[in-house]
Amino acid sequence: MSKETVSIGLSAAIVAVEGERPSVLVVAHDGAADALPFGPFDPAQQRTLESGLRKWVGEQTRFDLGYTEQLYTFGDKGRHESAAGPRVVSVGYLALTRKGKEAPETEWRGWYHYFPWEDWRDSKPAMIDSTILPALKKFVKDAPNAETAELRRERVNVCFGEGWDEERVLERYELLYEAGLVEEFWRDSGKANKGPSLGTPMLYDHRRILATAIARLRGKLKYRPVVFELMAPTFTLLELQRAVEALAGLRLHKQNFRRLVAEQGLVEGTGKFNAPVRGRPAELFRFRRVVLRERPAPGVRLGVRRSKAS
Amino acid sequence: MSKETVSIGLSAAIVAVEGERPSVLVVAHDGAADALPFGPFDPAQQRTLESGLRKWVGEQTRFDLGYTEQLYTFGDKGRHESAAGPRVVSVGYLALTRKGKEAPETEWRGWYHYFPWEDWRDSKPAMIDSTILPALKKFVKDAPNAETAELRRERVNVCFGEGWDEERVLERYELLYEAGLVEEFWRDSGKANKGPSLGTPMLYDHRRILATAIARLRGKLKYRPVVFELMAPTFTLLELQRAVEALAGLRLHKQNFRRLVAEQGLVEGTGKFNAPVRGRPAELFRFRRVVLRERPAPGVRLGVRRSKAS
DNA sequence: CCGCATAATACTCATTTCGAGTATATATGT
DNA sequence: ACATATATACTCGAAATGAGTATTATGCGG
Repeated sequence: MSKETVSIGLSAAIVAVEGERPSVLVVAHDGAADALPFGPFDPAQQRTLESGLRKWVGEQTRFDLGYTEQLYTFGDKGRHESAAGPRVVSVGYLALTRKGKEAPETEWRGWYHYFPWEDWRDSKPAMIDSTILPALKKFVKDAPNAETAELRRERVNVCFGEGWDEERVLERYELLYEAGLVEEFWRDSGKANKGPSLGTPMLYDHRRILATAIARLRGKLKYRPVVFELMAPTFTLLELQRAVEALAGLRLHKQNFRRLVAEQGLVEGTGKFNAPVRGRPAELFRFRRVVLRERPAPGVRLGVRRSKAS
Repeated sequence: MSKETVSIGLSAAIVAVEGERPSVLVVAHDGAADALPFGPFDPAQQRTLESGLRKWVGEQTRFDLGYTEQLYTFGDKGRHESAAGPRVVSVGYLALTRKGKEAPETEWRGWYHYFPWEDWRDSKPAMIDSTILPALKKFVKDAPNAETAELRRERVNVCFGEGWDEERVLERYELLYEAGLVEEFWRDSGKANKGPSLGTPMLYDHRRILATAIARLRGKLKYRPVVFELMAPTFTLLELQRAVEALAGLRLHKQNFRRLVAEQGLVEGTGKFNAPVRGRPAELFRFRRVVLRERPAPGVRLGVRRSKAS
C-alpha cells in the first residue's frame, strides 16, 4: 500500500418520497448505527466515479437511479477509515428514485428521524426552543474568548434565529455537532455525552452527508424540476405539493402553489381524474418534459407562507 | 502501487478581480498549455483535503486564501493521469483572494480568455451566432439517431438559445467539448481537429474545473456576500458594480444596483470620498459584516437589465 | 468664470410577483 | 338533503423589480 495513495469510497443518499414522508435508504444492521449504502470505487474497472456508483447501487439494490448528483468529497482523517489499511476519501452522492422493493439489509427511513428540527410542517419543532436554543446559548457563553463567542452568536442566529432558511441543513448540523448536541460529536471525540442527543445518529460522517444531500435538494427544488424524479408518472397537484412540502419541511399555500406550477408550465393535465376518498376528484397531471427547453430555471418556486394554516 | 487505490490531486481556481477583469491564477510554462495550480494530496501529512490545499497554495504562492470552497471531484479516466502511475482523482477548489504579487511561474490571466462566449457585458459575443450556433446545428444533425438529436437540440437551446442564463457555464463548456469545439476534445481523443477551436485551452481537465468555479461563483454571488472577498477594504459603489458585472459577465442597471445593495444593508458609507478622474466624487463604502447576522441570504441580487445601455 | 462633459445620487412610475384570502364546484357519507 | 371535504377559480393589496428622469457635484477647455 503506497503512502501517497488513498482508497475511494462512494456513499449515496438515495432519496424517495412516499406520500408525506421523505425517506432515505439506509443499511441497518442490528445494534450498529444506521449507515448510507457505501461501496468502494474500483479505478481499474470504472471510467468515472458516477459509473462506479451506478454499478454497485444497481448490484446491491434494485433501484434505477434517475437523477444523481455529486455532493461533496470528505477526506477527514479518522472520520471514516479503520486504523489499518489505506486512508479513505469518501465521495458523497445524492440520488433520487421512486420507492420500490428494497434490497435485503436495507430499509427506507424517514429523514426527519435524523433531523427532527428540520420539519416545520406542523409547527416550529418544540425542541428548538426547549432544548436547542438553551444549549446553544450555553455554547456561546462557554466560548474561550470574546471573539469566538461573537462568531458563535452569529452562527446560532443565522441557523436558528429569526427567519428560518430551510436550506441551511448542513450549517445547522455542523453547529449542533460542534456544540456537542449530536451523538457523533461524542463518539468522534471519545468522551461520554452527559447532555441531550438530538435525532438518530448514523455511522461515520453519514449524517453529515445526508445533511448535505437535503440541503442540496431543498435548494435545487426551486430552480430545477427535480421533484418529478420522485413522483409517479401521473399525480394530483396536492400530491405534488405534499411531496415538495415533505422535502422542504414547510407548508405551502395551496392556491398559490398551483398558480406557480401552472404558470410555469411545469405540468399538464391528463384529462383523467383520481378516485377520491373524500371530496371532489382531482385531475391527474403529468410533468411537461418540454419545459426544459422553454424556461431557463424551471423549478418549483415554493411560495412560502408567513402565517397560519393552509 | 495497489490496484484499488488512487492518488488524489488538488486543483485550485484562485480568483481575483482587478477593475473590470476577473482573473484566475495560472501556471504558464512556455509552450505548454496553461494550468491551474495543482498539488498532490498527502494523506500521511494532512488531516483534511482543505488543509492540504491551503498548505501547498501557501507554499507555492503568497496568497492568503480567504474564502475557499470545494467544487467537484473528477475521476474520469484519461482526462488527467499519464498512462503509467496510479489513477488520479482530482478535487477542484474555488478560492477567492485579492490580487498581490504572484509567485514565480504563475501569472494572472483574465478568465474570458478561456471562455470568450461568457462575456456579455458589451453585447452578445459575435462568435455565438457566427461560429457556435452553426457548429452546434451540425452537431445536432450529425446525431446517430432521432432521440439523440432531440436531446442535443434541447441542450443547445438551454445553453445558447433564448434567455441567457449566466450560471450555466459548465453545461455550455461540456456541450462545446462534446461537439468538438474546444481543443481539449481533440487532444483527449487523439484525433486532429479540422474545425474551429474556441477560447484558450488548458491542461488536462482544468478548463472544466474553471468552468465549474465560474458557475459556482456566479450562482453564489446572488445569495451570499462573496464579492467582498475580492474587493479592497473600501470601494465605491461603481467599483463594486463593475466587479459584480465582471464576474457575472453582464451589465447591470446602476440605479437599481445601488438600491439593492443599500436596502439589503450590505454596505455602509465611510464618509470619505475618492479623488475622481472625472465627474462627481463617489463615496467610499465598506462591507457591513453584521449583515451576516441580520439577513438569511444576503447576496448581491443582480437586477439584470433587459434593454439597452447603462 | 462659464458652460459642458461626466459621474454620483435621488426620486418616480408602471409592471410583475407574491402572500393571502374569498368564492364556487364536485365529490362522499349519512 | 345536507354536512363535510377537497378541487379549482378568482380577487386584492403589498412588495419587489425594471426602467427611466431629475438633480447634484466635480474637472476641464475655452
